[in-house]
Amino acid sequence: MDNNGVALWRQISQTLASEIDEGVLSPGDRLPASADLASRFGVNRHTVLKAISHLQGEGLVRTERGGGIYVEKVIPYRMGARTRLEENLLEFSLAPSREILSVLDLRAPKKVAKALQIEPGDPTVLVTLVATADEIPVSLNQNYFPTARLPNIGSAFRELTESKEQNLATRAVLDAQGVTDFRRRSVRIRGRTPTQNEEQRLRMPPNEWVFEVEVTNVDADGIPIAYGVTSFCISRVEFTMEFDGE
Amino acid sequence: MDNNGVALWRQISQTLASEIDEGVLSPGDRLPASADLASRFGVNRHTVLKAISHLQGEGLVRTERGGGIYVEKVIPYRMGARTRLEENLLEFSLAPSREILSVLDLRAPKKVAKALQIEPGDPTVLVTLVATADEIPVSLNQNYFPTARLPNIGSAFRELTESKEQNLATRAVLDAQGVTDFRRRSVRIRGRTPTQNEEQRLRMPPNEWVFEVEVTNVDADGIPIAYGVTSFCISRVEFTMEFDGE
DNA sequence: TGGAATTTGTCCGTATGTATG
DNA sequence: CCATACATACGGACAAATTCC
Repeated sequence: MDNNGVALWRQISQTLASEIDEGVLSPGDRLPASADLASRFGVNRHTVLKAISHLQGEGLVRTERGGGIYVEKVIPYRMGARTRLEENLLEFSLAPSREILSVLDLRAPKKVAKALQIEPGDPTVLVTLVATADEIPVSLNQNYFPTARLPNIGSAFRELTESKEQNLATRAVLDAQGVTDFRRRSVRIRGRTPTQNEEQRLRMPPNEWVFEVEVTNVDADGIPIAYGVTSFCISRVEFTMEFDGE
Repeated sequence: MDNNGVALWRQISQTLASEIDEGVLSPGDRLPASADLASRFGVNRHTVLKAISHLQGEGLVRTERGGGIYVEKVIPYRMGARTRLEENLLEFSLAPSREILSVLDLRAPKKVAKALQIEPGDPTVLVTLVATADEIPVSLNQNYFPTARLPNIGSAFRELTESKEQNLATRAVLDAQGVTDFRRRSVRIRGRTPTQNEEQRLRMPPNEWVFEVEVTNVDADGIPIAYGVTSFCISRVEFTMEFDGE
């Protein structure tokens, strides 16, 4: 069964992991079919599948039903007051795109009202969208905007829904609404299991978790203009922060 | 079976979640036994278990086999250049403690050498410890120190291993080594499945994930003095960042 | 110290409602 | 209308771990 106390599937897993680490296999590359890997290592296909499943747990590869096994692109998401998702993706030379799923007029729930510094029940616009990089869904975003502060935000997003040009959406829409500058005030990151909706929208395996990132954006005067909760498929992204000065 | 298209277990789950949210049930509280909850809601115990299992997925409760069901304490971990884990825990009025598992002399692997700005193979000291809050393990920490920069760091930690006083360990040890001030230079957060070792050390359910946080600490002159990888049980902690000024 | 009681986790099975083709 | 699959809900029994006396 095992050569030296290490199970076969683990040896295979380590071999593939080091090949990814050394660059023999690059992000986005497609691995040989599991049957071919089995013959390469001289083991049963089930043993290869176990190794692959382990690599998937480590976030190194992603399997697509009927499609193949791919080396994961882990997107480094720089956290700062002014970083935007699209800019992060572009810098990593990925093709970003967004699809607006819905634009709803909604009365603010307690949590949203507190973040936006308005009264519970005040009118808000809830925009739900999916962000994608190189055809792979990365995040599911729910953003609340206060209607009183941004009266035309709803129709602006609804117009955008019709057109094909949905890139750099949030920034452009806010710009058109007269908000030329905005930044993050606070960020909260936690982990949880995905909802059924998230599993479908993000096309993620059922046992994988999500990063839930809660962000409040404020304009140049420090007045809240957006409160959003974004779910990231946990294996497709990592967060980085740099602390230059004090 | 269902009242209005919403499953019974989901209704129960939402009821309990709102009771936690409203403070009827406080962090650390023990819930009634599943059998009692079943009779309260007038359902089978299995239905309650499904609701509880869902709440556990959301990180709201934690179950202990034979022990009971407890409302989770999610520790808000403030991310900044100078925040320390112990200070976060104390501020949240938890009793922090650490247990040093091992102190090893090790030649620096490539990744560690790069972070510490030394040559691969240079001597380092690897300190492995578990941080605990209110008896619940929170994180498993692996910290590399460059021996050349901190010649006595190994023996300092080894002495500490014998004694019972292991609180505020890292700061005190570095202070004794002449490093009076240090701060974080960079942080990287990702998610992955736990290793077997982590499952045991952190006493976490097998299907739960971990936050892997990679931190490089530098002294007042910007010279790296520690490179560490910490695994947090994902449901027991959340990360927050505040961006005050620019 | 030790054993009984308590409590969660999991297995067996049965029945029903829902969605799909 | 039927066949199939799946989620929901219930009931009983026991294992495993903790608490209590």
